Order: sequence, then structure tokens, then C-alpha cells
Amino acid sequence: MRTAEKQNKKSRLDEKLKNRGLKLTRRRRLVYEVLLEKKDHPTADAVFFRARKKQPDISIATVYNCLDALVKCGLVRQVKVDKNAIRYCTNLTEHAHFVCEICGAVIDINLNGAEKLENIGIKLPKGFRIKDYEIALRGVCCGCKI
Amino acid sequence: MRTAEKQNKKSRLDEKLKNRGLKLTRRRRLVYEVLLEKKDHPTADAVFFRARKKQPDISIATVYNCLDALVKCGLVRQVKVDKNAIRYCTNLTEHAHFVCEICGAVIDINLNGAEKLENIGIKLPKGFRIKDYEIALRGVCCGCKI
DNA sequence: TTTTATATTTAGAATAATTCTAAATTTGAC
DNA sequence: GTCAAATTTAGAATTATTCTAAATATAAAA
Repeated sequence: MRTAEKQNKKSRLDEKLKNRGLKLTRRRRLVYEVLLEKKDHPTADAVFFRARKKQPDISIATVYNCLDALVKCGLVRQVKVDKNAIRYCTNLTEHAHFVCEICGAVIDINLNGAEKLENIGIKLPKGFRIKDYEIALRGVCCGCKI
Repeated sequence: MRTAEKQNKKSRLDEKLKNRGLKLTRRRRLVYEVLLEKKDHPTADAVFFRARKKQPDISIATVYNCLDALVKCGLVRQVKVDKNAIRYCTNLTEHAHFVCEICGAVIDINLNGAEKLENIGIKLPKGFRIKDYEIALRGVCCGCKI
């Protein structure tokens, strides 16, 4: 990628962060970049290792802080599909997650209109309001099946 | 409840445990009883406190062991709806969970046929197989709405 | 009913993920 | 450039859970 192009990409990323009301910092940019580069739902720890390759002096506490900031502003979502560490996801469309119980991989499963929550018609008790939901599918992925 | 009735209830519970191939122990009976008495999806810690009221010399390690055994044999299910401690559920029907983000309460939401997983038609990539799934609805319950 | 092999229970240590704290640094606005 | 406010940081603290190895209880056989 040429320098100008790279620069352009970077400023688009900065725009995105600013639009969400985030104070722009070197660390937040880095953490968000890392998440966008490999969308395999990394844990905070995995993000930390990837981030360190680019800025070796970043700390794990900062990674947690940045992830929290990105989640709070809505650019990133937490994925809580098992008892293990929280994973992070930049896919903001309505989707489910499949977790392979053998290899631990987490992949996005797109929902077509019919499967989206407002269309499947779950009935809540009176006075309850849903703000968010998460569908975790557990099983065996194609790479791990016998 | 009369003693005979109580006895009868207890042996039905024992049957259930035995049918699942579980070795019958005082602790497992207790832990399962506690779960059946108040189905509010307690954490291991909450189960420990309730269990201690009846058998003060039970240990937290045993509570974890018993819960694991009950989960493994299929009488109890783990509920992993947030980053906090795992919760336990004795409802074996297909259902979703609603978590109140204010008070933390977790309640069962029944699914009617149309909403069950095999009927909503989620498309998995080739070779993937689902063994289990979990729907977590997050929001505000009627008691906490403003 | 006693014996015996095996599984369960236990206290306490260990681990893992995350949060907290308070001092140092960086940022954006002026 | 200055400055207040927010961010970053190392390291300690916390929380939930798992591990370990010794003591005990259980189920089945004798």
C-alpha cells in the first residue's frame, strides 16, 4: 500500500473513532486497528500480544481500558459465549456466534431477516425491555469434525 | 408436608439422580435440592450459601464438584449470560434467558415452537454441527424500569 | 454385615481474567 | 505553548474457578 493510501485509511479510522466521541489516542487507534486486522474474536490477552508487536511498550491494563472505551462507544462488541475470557468483535451487524467446542474458534453466523430477534417473536413478560441480545451456538466446526 | 410425603419426594429425587448414572451422595442430593427449591439461576457461590444452611459442613469445592457432576449428567445446565460467575438452571426445556442489566436477575423465557432453533433456520457453513445453543436477552426487567 | 475398590469430599493452594489504585504522561481546547 | 482533564501505566487486589493430595463415603461383592 502506498503511503498516501495508508495515511488515508488511517484518517478514516480516526474519523470513526472521533465520530463516536472518543478522545483520540495512539493506544486506542492501535487497539482498534488490531481488532480490524484479524476478526477472529480475540481475547484481551490476544489483543495485547498483537498490539505489542506494533508498539512494544503498551501495557495490558491499557488494552483493557481501550477495549472498554471502544465497547462503551459502540464500535466494538463483547462476545461472552463461554466461561473463558471475553472476546471482542467489530462486526456491528446482527449476527450469532458459533463456538467450536474442540478448537475454541468463534465465527460469525449471519442472520437473514427472518432470524432476527424482532422477527422471531419472542414474548417477554409485561414491562420488560430488550436492549441487546446474544446467540451462542456451540458445536463442532468443519475443521474439527471426525 | 407430612413425613411420608417428604420421604416420597426425596426418593423421587434420588431416582432422578440414579437414572442419570450418578453415584448417590448426601452432597449431590443437597445441591440438587437447593437448585430445585429456588430456580433463580444461582451462582456456585449462592448455591454454597443456601446449601450451608442445611448442611453447614459442606465446602465450596464440593459445591463446584456436585454442580459439575449434575451438569455432566444433564440434570442441570450452565447459564453463561455475562462476564460474571456461571449460573445454574434446572429447566431442561428449550428456552432463552433474560438478564436485567440493572438488578442482575436472570429469568427464563419460554420459546414457542416457531422460535426454537431448528425452526428459525439459521444457516451454518458446511460441515459445522450444533450440539447446543444459548440465547441471552439483555435489558431492563419490569421491576427496574423507570 | 463386613470388606473392599473406587469415587467423592475437603481445605487450602494455585491459576486466570479482570479490576483497582495512584502516579506519570498525553491529549485537545484555549 | 499552556493547562485542565483524560489516558496510560505497573503492580497490587479481587473474583471465580480449578487443582492437589489426603481423608472419607459409597456401592457392590463376599
